[in-house]
Amino acid sequence: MSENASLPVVPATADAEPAPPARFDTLPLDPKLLRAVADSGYLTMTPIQAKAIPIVLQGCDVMGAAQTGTGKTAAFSIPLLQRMLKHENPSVSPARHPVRALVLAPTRELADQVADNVKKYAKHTQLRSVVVFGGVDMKPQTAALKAGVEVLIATPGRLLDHIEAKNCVLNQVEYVVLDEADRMLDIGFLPDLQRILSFLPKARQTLLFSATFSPEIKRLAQSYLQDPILVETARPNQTASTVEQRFISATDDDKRAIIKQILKERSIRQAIVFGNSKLGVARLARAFERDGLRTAALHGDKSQDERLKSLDAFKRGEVDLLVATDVAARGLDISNLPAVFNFDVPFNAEDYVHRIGRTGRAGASGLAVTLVTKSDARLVADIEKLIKRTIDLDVYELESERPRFERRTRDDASERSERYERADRPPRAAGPVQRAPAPPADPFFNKPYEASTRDEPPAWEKAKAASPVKGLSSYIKPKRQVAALFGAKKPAPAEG
DNA sequence: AAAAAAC
Repeated sequence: MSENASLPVVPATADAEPAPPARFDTLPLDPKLLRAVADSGYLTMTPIQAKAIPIVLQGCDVMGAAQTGTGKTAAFSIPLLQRMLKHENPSVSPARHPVRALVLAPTRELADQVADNVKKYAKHTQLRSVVVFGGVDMKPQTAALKAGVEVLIATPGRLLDHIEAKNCVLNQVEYVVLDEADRMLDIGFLPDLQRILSFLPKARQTLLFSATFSPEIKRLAQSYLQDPILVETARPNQTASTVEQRFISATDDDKRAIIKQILKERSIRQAIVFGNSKLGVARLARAFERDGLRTAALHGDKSQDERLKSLDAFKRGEVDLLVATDVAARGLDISNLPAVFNFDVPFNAEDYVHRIGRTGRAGASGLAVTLVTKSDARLVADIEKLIKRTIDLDVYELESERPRFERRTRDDASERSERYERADRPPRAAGPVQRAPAPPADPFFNKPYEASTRDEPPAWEKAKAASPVKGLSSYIKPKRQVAALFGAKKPAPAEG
């Protein structure tokens, strides 16, 4: 609690405390906004919305922390639009309107999604919004900016391009939002962010939202805020309680087979599989495809066109698996996603919270399975510390030792990497990419979805009953027991 | 150990 001592805090609601959900129409909002909210099908507010919206309406700077999938986008966009409507100056011609609100997001897909939401809530108003991000033609963005826009949603790099090209002027911005604020404030983004903020007026309302805020970032963030109010629901860095989290002991060779077996066992129709590297993700996607699953890959080495196509195909249910890097870890709202797999344990514990937050959204249930190898002990310990929960490491029994694929030979592996080069990085020169014909689809994964009819306990429950597995953390903290569990050669580094 | 974000 000491890290919040200097901030006025709206107290977190205890999980057990039953508060009647407040309706949007009890808020002092313009009928045009209320109509748009009603059009979206929303009646009552989520806890973060109920707490943050009145405070944003008052004009305060806000640091908002709430679990994944609880409607943070609406929590800032609805009150900002309201404030903009209230202070409209109708005497100025629309083309001369300055940008009044700026929303920054860490990935292009997220910026796009936030822009869709802003458009949805602003649709009955005169307020115009536009999204700008890299990897696509600048010209349409430039034209939209020049035509005049009140709300600008952007990723940092492309926004700086537009600023330098004098396509937009930000010296009259009244409202700034950093979505996934802790990411925007980390080392990789901070220089661009500071540059952008240097173009904005000092007197403005600034809003930071994320599901994760480390104490360090909280402190850093305060230097960008004026008299901020901290709005938290439940505990920060918390995973949604509707997500069943499983950690399974695995070897690199077994990981794919384990994922496929769990998908079948639980009749899971769709899942995101996260990997840590772009190359690893590209290869893994092709491997799943060869196994007969309809698979799309999403990572930063793909063209923006391919990225959007992969995500769309997944959202439309045309593919079973989305294999992705952390480009897909944050913010993306994929409705009713039943499961997330961590093929690799993420390097940052925060990213674990965000990755598994793609499932179990808006109160739905979800499954998050993390495959843990002996070299991941340290990372798992970091996750346990962050989410303040101990995690049991389950042993999972595969139906057969190497069910679907042979141990690969050196030739096989090099042939495969060649294919990766051809398929995932099309040559710059013109000419269609030759792809191997898709293997016949696995009939299991292509049948229409039906709710789980499982009455057998899953294999990990059986394995657990057979040989009780202890909490992983109890093995990690004392050094010599790490060696006992994993046969590690070097002791884990001492706790800080 | 990586990823993301501009050309």
